[in-house]
Amino acid sequence: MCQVLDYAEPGSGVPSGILLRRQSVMKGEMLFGVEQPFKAVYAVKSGSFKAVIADLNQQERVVGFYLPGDLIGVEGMANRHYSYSVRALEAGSVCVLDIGRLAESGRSTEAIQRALIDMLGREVALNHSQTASLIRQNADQRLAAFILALALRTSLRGLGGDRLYLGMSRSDMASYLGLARETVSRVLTRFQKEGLIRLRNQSLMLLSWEGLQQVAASR
Amino acid sequence: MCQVLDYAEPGSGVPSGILLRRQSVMKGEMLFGVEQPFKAVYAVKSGSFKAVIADLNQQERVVGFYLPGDLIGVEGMANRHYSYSVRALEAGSVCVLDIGRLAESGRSTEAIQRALIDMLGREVALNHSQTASLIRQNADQRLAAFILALALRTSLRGLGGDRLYLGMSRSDMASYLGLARETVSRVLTRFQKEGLIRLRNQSLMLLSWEGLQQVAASR
DNA sequence: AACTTTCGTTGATCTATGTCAATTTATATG
DNA sequence: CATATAAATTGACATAGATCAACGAAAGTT
Repeated sequence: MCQVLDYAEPGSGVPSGILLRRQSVMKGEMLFGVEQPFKAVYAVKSGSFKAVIADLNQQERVVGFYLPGDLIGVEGMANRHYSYSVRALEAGSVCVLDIGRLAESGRSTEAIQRALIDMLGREVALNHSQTASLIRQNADQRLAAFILALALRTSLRGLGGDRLYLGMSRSDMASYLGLARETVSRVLTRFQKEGLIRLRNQSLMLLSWEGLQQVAASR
Repeated sequence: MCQVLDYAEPGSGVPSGILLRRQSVMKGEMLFGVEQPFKAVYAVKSGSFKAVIADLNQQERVVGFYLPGDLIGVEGMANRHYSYSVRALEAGSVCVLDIGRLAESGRSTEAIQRALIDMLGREVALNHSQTASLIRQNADQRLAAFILALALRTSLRGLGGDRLYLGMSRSDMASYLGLARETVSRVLTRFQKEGLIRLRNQSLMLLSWEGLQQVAASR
């Protein structure tokens, strides 16, 4: 999850026969719910989204974030239903790739399948390394790595990588990183005091890419 | 990872053109190394295996275990290279599905691709839930869930699910669960005192399936 | 069998981070 | 704009689990 994925513009590489349509979403709107039957894959055009699941105690747990350029719901295609819910963090828009029926009928083309395999494979590989790192890293490392990953993703999209907008709340970050929201708050303010970042509300400015990398690597 | 997967016996569903061969492995032997080019998928016939990656500090980190019936290396197919190393925990044997060249040439059949997509999709979905749970659970919950998962997997394979053999060391478990090996030791001995399990060396006997489930759910 | 090395257990500390609580700041609503 | 609600910050405190250390038990090696 949370992976940088290129997606096809209408006409560029996506096999014909797939319904492509634009859709606007409001803040807080749900793209799809967990266990819902798979209908479509979504390419984020603008805004940001979070993927959540409910844990054993019905607590909402954030399992990923999506930024412009990311594909949402890919793994639903394999399972026939989505394995988490996705909610918009702010107003935005997505491009709906309506390939549900195609996949169900088994008539998907080679090209789609190959693309799917690639995407899923990358996600599996990424997940392994993420799980492995999250579980053993302390709060500083997790947050530094998180910020760097966000910055990298937005910079890959062309937007200046130094200034980035966190659509998500501290609670969402905390949930995703497996920390208490108070801890997230404390670490971020400390990072600011140490001159690593500048933070006001939802806008984060990267002051020391290198410093953050050092923190992420060892502390 | 660590997932229960059915795999094809020669002739049953696996498209022709795939090389199938049996291979024995010694304890500690490496099936393949991380970054090595993808050559084959392995179906575990007997024995057990661990998947490891090296973290930033060159520390070995266990990211999964494989039991008889599991498929190893699937996600390597998508990436052209394996994303972790796999090592045998004990003597055993695997069935080698030599589909590397097929995948490279792009001539893979629909059937293989569909199977791959299914497997990868399940792995992605599983990984999300595992990551989410591991990160927020305490040592007791992690170990109870781990034991239950192991028992479930072995029982699905027909072997009596109550007695199970842990091929891996406490350190391997600890690494996989994100704990110190001392903590694993302490929790396991406590579980034993509480009558949940009986443990001697590598053999574990499940005394209270229900009790473990309670621990896994909340404590 | 004697030796060496690895693995597991147990105890004593220490520390990172969770929890509880109070306050401030932001966001939404009438 | 005023008020209500939610989010973020900050402090004080509690605790799960890491770390350090010592010892005992397996298991591999000569």
